[in-house]
Amino acid sequence: MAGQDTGKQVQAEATDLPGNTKVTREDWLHAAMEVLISDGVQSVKVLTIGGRLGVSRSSFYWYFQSRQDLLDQLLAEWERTNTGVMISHAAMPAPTITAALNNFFRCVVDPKGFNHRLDFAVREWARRDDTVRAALDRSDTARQKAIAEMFTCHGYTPQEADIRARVLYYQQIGYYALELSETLEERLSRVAGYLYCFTGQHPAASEVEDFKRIARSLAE
Amino acid sequence: MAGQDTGKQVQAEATDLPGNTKVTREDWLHAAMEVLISDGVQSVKVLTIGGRLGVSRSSFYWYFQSRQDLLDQLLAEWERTNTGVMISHAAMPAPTITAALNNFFRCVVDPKGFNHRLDFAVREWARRDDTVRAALDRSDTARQKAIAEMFTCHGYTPQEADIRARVLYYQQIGYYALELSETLEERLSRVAGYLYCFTGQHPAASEVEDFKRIARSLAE
DNA sequence: CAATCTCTGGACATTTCTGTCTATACTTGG
DNA sequence: CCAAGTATAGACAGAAATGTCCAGAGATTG
Repeated sequence: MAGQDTGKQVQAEATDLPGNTKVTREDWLHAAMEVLISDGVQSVKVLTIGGRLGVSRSSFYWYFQSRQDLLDQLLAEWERTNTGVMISHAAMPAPTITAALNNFFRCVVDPKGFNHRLDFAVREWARRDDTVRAALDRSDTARQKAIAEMFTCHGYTPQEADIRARVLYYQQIGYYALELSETLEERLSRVAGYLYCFTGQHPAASEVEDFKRIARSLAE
Repeated sequence: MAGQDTGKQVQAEATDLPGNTKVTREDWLHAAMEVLISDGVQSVKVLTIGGRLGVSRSSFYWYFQSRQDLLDQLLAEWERTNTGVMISHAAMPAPTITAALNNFFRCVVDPKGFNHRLDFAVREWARRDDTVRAALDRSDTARQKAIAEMFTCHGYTPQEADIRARVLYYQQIGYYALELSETLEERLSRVAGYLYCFTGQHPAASEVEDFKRIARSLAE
């Protein structure tokens, strides 16, 4: 799993592109994103990605000004997607705080929702780049604020909402920082307990079951 | 802060070493650890560290077999220190669960205790190295188990202790993953709220004050 | 069909690493 | 004081990256 470059050439042969074109700008971006997620920024290298696409580096310099240009695009893509998904899920209307939390959890469990591997690749990147650091701080603040509002909407005082938002958001980030090799069922077995700790209230059994059902369907 | 190599030569001129020696094996290890913490494994380079110590790479190959040899030492050092500190603090005897949590928090607040920057450098490293991944999994399991025992010792059921240990440990890791630029006082202002969320019980005012006092003294 | 526009390949120059080898300076022990 | 051992410098070879330049292949268009 760790950095195995089998030199696999994954060019999209099927989609016949116009002219002499072998790969598109989007192919480069997509391949670079995959490397960023699995191996980190320091491994996002023009030579390596070109090899993976089965195309020479000249193609890259046609579509992008420099490696830094590519990295800027990747950061923008992260900012556009990951933070947006989490905030919209936290803001979904719900009858109870437990139902609201279920909405929130759905985006972190859904493989097509919040991409935690990308999030950590960006966090690592931010430790060595001040521009990335600033963007990440903005996102973290916005996400945490959205979660706090979720609690205040269900009757928590601003002070308690702030604390509970911190406990919940930090806990989710921490969970993914550990990269546990847990099955979905193991994780789901703890849902009722988590909901109790996060809200301070015992959740209704029906709400817990609803969430388990949705989580299983999202995982396919 | 990010990767500024001013070529600062920090050799220990004062301690006159025996013979022709300019730097020791420990100097290399210490400088390498600093680079690992601030810039990650991929930046632990013989040439760079040699420059920082003001000595040629030949010195390195006198003390170490290879770069990998050095990395093995760094991992062993992390395993020996970081996990040990956290487990011993979780196991400290305490009259109440709040007091026990205060003991635990002390090791993560103390700059000489748990080194969270090192911990994240190792987490990042683990994503690209299976040996490191295995060592990290062992440590995470051991730490979490120690925290769960802290809860069971104060009357929580094994099930609830397991959940609360997960919420607490993941939350701490998540807190440091964010690398917030928070002052100690901001952080301490939330201690009472955190203790309530983590234990499900309102802490005594005296215990909260005790902890604040100790935390301030640890920060010097 | 010829000109043009797009995209790609391959050659160069440069930088930054790793690891090896040899010479040599500097202590210490006999 | 001379020999032996220790630690270091510097030269060399080779790998891996970035970025530049130029020639040319292939469609498209007038």
